[in-house]
Amino acid sequence: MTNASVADRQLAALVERIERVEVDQKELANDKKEIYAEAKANGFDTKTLRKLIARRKKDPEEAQEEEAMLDLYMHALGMVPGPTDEDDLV
Amino acid sequence: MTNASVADRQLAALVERIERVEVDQKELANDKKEIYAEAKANGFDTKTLRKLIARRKKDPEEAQEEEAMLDLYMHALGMVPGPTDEDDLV
Amino acid sequence: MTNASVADRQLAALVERIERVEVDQKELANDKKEIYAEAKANGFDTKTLRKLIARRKKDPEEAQEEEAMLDLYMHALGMVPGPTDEDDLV
Amino acid sequence: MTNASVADRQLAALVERIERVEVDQKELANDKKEIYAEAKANGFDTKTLRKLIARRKKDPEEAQEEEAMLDLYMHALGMVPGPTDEDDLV
DNA sequence: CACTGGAAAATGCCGC
DNA sequence: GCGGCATTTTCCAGTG
Repeated sequence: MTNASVADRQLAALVERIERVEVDQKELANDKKEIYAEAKANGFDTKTLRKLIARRKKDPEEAQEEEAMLDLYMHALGMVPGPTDEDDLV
Repeated sequence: MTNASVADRQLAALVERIERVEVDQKELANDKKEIYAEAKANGFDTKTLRKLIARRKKDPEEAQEEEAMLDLYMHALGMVPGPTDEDDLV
Repeated sequence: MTNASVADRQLAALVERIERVEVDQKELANDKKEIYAEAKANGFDTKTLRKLIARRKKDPEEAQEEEAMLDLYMHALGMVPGPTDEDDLV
Repeated sequence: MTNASVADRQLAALVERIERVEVDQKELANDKKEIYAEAKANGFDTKTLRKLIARRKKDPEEAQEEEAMLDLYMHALGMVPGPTDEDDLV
């Protein structure tokens, strides 16, 4: 029974710690929402802003690879993506 | 009471119809998932594939506007997106 | 080039299939919308109706969840419920 | 150009604030992950633990939802619950 | 016509 | 390493 009690206390502590973190997470989520609201109030387009943030997060070389692959697929379907130079044969 | 009964029947019918549609929706969602799985099994990159599908859906002119605005924001932060001509001062 | 062409055709076929499914999905979404519109026209409160549908969906889920919860706790205690294996009777 | 510059600074500030929040969010996510790892190291089943947390979160929600449901139905029946209007007693 | 809320999709994580 | 699941994010319709 002492054993069980120890586990019980451990469990309770873990649950409490997790829930505390989740409270903080919710607060940060709210903060973020407010900043976006403020941005919008100042005339910025939040959708574009989100894209911008996302792009900044990406490793540039990785981003380029993604672009390249998308171009590849688009070519396969005959969609001209624009400045994808066909003369640069590999 | 007859009135209520009529409404009850109507309600039941509506619920049933909606739920039937939702069943079909779930089936289609599964179908789609399977196609993507098949694509992956054939060596395609599903993430790129999703992007491709999304791009095909977009109105080209609208897509360009989005790009332009993103470029604008990137310039504001000093991120050089590439061929965005700085000499074109407003 | 024949190789590439094969992949290209595969890709085109996949894209087409996916987009076909998405068309169907949109149709179903419209169907659903119409049913709700009809409900509203008949004096039902759609918000309530949506809640009702959600509730009906959740109730079976909850029963299932209780089961899952039980299984989980049994697992946690080292009691394998598994496929109710009658052969394992010690 | 001064105008543009002002907007640029605003944008930069917004981006910075958002990214700062996102850093914090990532830290909290890591904290949470570590707590779960610690739980597992102490012999707890993390899947069960997650379920438990979810359940604790849901239970209060359900009570609230019942209230909301009741309000909705009352609205649907034309009974305004509003600010508990005592004057409406038939 | 902007905003809130809910549905749908995408991403990331965990376990096998 | 992959599939499945949970979470998060994105999108869109309904509403005031």
